[in-house]
Amino acid sequence: MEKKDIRLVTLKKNKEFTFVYHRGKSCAAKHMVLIYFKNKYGGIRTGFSVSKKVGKAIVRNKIRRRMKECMRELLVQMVSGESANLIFIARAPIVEIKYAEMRKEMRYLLKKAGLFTIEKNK
RNA sequence: CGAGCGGAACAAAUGACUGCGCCUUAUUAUGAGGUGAGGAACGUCCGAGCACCAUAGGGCAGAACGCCGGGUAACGCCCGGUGGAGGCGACUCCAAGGAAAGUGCAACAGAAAUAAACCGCAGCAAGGGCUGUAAGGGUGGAACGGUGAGGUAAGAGCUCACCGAAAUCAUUGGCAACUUUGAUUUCCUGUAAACCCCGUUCGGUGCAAGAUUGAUAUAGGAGCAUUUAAUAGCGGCCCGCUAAGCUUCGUGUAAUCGCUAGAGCCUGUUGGCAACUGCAGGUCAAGAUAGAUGGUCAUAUAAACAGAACUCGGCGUAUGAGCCGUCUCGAUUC
RNA sequence: GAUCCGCUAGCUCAGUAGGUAGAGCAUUUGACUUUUAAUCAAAGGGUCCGGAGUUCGAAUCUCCGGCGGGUCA
Repeated sequence: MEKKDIRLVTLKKNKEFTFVYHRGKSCAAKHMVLIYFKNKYGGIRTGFSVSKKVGKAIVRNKIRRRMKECMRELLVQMVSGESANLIFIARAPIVEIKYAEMRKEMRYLLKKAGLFTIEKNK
């Protein structure tokens, strides 16, 4: 089947983050911001950033886990050929919203960035 | 029934699908099985283990602690007592050595704040004044203890009686702090959570400690020295010890170990008022490294505070619903 | 992980051996001016981050918290 390479690969090094921050393009929504940098190889790699403004340790942890889960679900439906580095940055009001809304918004952001197409999935 | 006081314990569970870390196993990129945050993981306020620096040395400085006895690996923690403070009470709280080693401070008020004399009282002089006095007045948180009598020129622990306080000695009880009673002496402001004195304790740095392996570089700038100086270990200072090149800026900084079985937890029991402890039996797979527990449901309903990063013992703080007691006070009824 | 500092009027800050809490700006009122600004004069405004303790008395000393910020690796 095509369900082969859908493991979530995360950005780890501080260098990688700063690189994307400097070179990448951004698009924003109410509850989060996406910064993306398209490259030739390496597949889709994602980083998540939740600052201290959002909440205490346990709150930040929960939000990051939810965002990871969202990405995992969306990764299946995405264009397979593309490869890019993404960073999702959580904003303060993200604490209020539910999981479904979060996924909706994430899909909107990816579509905006041109990494997500519904036609392909159909 | 109302208002309190004290105490202990819990911190959702199970199942399904789907994901993540680690371990085991089969087989070679996946499958199967197991397992996976807290009572505070938090704050980082103390005490240790462990590691390295001289297996930690001498002195000064500095810091912490401070009733007594016990517990503990240790503690600034805990338990039991003593004394004091608060509460009708159950009970709670207390950094609780020394003010008679010395220094400082005590605003305003008041004559005067640690030393005395403003008004007053008495004697002498008699216009101011000099001497004695600490009864009375007023101020203040505090004015050489309080009341009464004697005494005196007027007064005063000057003397006596009673009361109060402190110290010393003896004595009752207690391991002790302390306490009971008696005698003697004294009556002295408070503050040490002001400096300080006395006693006790403390070497420094912290798992990013440190060890091993490998790679890269031994590029470059600056400083000091080559023989008793400087620098570093040693980050308060001096002595002392060690090192033959060292320090600093800059660049670069991977993997493995350390890394989880420990002063562990539970049950019974010995000793003890208790903290705790001896013995016996049982039991214990979180170990990540941008950092693992999420998502969707079901069980009527899931809710508080909150997320491990070397590990323990305390303390402090946050917080949900309920429970217990020969407990206390008040009201009512029998 | 370790360590240090701050919190005082609406804002920015003073306030040391503990004794009535102050300055500048801002605000309000009045004067000057045709009016405003500037200037001058006056006034109001403080649980001294919170709670305990020591003391006759605490912004100040001690302890325990809260919030904010810095430094080192």
